[in-house]
Amino acid sequence: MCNIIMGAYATYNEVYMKIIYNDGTVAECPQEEELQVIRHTAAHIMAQAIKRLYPHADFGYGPATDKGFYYDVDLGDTKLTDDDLAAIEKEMQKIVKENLPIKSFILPRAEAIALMQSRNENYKVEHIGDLPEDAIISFYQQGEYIDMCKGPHLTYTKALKAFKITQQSGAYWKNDKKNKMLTRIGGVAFRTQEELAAYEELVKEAKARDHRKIGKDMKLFMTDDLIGRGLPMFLPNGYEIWQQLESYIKEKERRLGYLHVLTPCVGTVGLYRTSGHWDHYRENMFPMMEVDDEQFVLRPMNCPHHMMIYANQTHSYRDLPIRIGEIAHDFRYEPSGTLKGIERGRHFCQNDAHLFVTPEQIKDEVESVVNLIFDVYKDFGITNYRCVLSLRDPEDKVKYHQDDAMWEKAETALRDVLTALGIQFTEEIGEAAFYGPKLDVNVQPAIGAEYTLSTCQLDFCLPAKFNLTYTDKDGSDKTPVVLHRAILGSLDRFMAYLIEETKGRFPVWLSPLQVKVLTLPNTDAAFAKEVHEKLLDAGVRSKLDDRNETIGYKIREARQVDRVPYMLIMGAKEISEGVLSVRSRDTDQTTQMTVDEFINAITEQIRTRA
RNA sequence: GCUGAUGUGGCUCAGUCGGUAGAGCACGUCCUUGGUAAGGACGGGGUCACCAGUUCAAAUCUGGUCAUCAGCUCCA
Repeated sequence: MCNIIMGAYATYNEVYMKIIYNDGTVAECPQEEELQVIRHTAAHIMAQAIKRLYPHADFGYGPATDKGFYYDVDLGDTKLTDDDLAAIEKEMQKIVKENLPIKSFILPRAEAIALMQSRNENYKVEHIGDLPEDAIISFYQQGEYIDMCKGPHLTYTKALKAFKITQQSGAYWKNDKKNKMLTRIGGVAFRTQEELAAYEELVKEAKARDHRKIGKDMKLFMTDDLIGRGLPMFLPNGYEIWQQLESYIKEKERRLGYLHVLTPCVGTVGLYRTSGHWDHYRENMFPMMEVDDEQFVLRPMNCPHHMMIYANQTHSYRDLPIRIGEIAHDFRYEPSGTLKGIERGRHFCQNDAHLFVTPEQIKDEVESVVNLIFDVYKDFGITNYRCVLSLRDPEDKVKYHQDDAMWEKAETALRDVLTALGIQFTEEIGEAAFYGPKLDVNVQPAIGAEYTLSTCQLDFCLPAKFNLTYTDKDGSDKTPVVLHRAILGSLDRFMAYLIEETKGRFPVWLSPLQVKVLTLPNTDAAFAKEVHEKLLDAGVRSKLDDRNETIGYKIREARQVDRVPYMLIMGAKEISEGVLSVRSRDTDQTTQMTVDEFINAITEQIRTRA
């Protein structure tokens, strides 16, 4: 194993540093598998501890994960408290201390089943049934504990040096909600205590970065039970950012020929029957409501509205592409357990657009969308993302619109453009929208699972359902192709992303407050007020803090709560010299400049969105 | 939606065996007249998420509801 462990175990027999494979051979652990082996062994040791404390425990799967490990276990009616988890962790430490040798052996299928049955491991027996006939069924044993497992593992329990149980939750057997829910007990494990401590520090930092926490601190948004679950409200500070983002993206889109519209947040059920959403996604929409003789739903997406705008008049091939954009309010009935601040709510605002194009224009338009995505990412300094080409699962006859030729054409078109542009992407089967394949650009939040920021979807399906046409050169009616795309995704989610990336220290152009003018106590505030008003006149979001408080106090608040990019310190010296002392949030340095110099500098920063 | 945990002033949290509710920050008034990350005193502020139940008595015990968090599942 690695050098760190070598050092830490210098007094132990070198055999601790080796791993044992399922055929019984003992060898050095390849560096890249080291953590995997440690964590998998941690799962076994935890299972052993659980079995000692809860002899009726029946184990499912217990793998290593990218941070640690877990084991799914059926404990019957037993519920675990935090104290119980602590007790399990304590028992694990005991097992580690016992320094049990870990040994592997192989059994023929019948004997393997018999062994697991004799130990009341019913899920393992079922697992054996799932294995191919010629599978080698191997076991690992430490002390009284035997687990069916393909390994490899550490050779002694004492080699597990740094671990911690972190959570319990429910998880379905084989991840299928038709199956019984087991208790998933999870933890983290590392090579050394130092690495574990470093990881815990990272977790702490991630929590401090969580947009829900910063959003509350900076008064960006709020929620209230009386408003409803999953319905955050943007406060003045948050709405300032929201408006800046809206102007920013609309400007970009206007230059690319987008036309912006405003459409209502409800539509008739008939609209969604036509689009097919009613059949496919009704259960994810707010329930239908009836007014007079009409049936409505809150809209979960905007494609049908934009389709109707296209259909409002006839179109020639000369008009295409037509690009219809909207910052559109949508409502989705998201499962309660998935709601997360402004990252995922039941109401959100999409930076949506639908591009109506001829088949010949697909390539150029997809290219333009992809370029826009990465142009925007450049502006925001977004570099840590993952591109996914989401394809249909041809076997899934229920979810996807049935038209093999259409899918073939759409998927090939999208793939070709991405390849031609040199975009790195992975392909995922079964991730497409029901009407077409898509490019998703995914990012990782401070806490929780990856989500999609931007998307570009190719649709040969909905235009036909809405009977959309354009007149081609030869005078015949043709069906346009539609590109659905969202660059900032939803403004809500994009803001969540920005909050976590910047830790609330937004670039100047986005900062809710750009300048705070701070007077020293007992100083004439006239000059400060004059500068503050000049800033307001120049379009700068400035606030005057002339309270009778110490300068240290005011600076602390401006830094920690407002996270304001620039502080102007106003004392007797500044008044008498007519000069500004500008303190920067980023450098904590104070520099002297004239009022005009400062206003020119900051307005230039804002204008260029530096 | 599922499993588990949690819910106490605006925020972060204490509250032991069931006996009239606490701190720090924030806020207000006053003192301090000050130069770059916590000067001081006093004060206001809570239906202990909500609804029932047990009890002489419930923040505390029981049941239910709602919400939040972690994970699972889902995400047009």
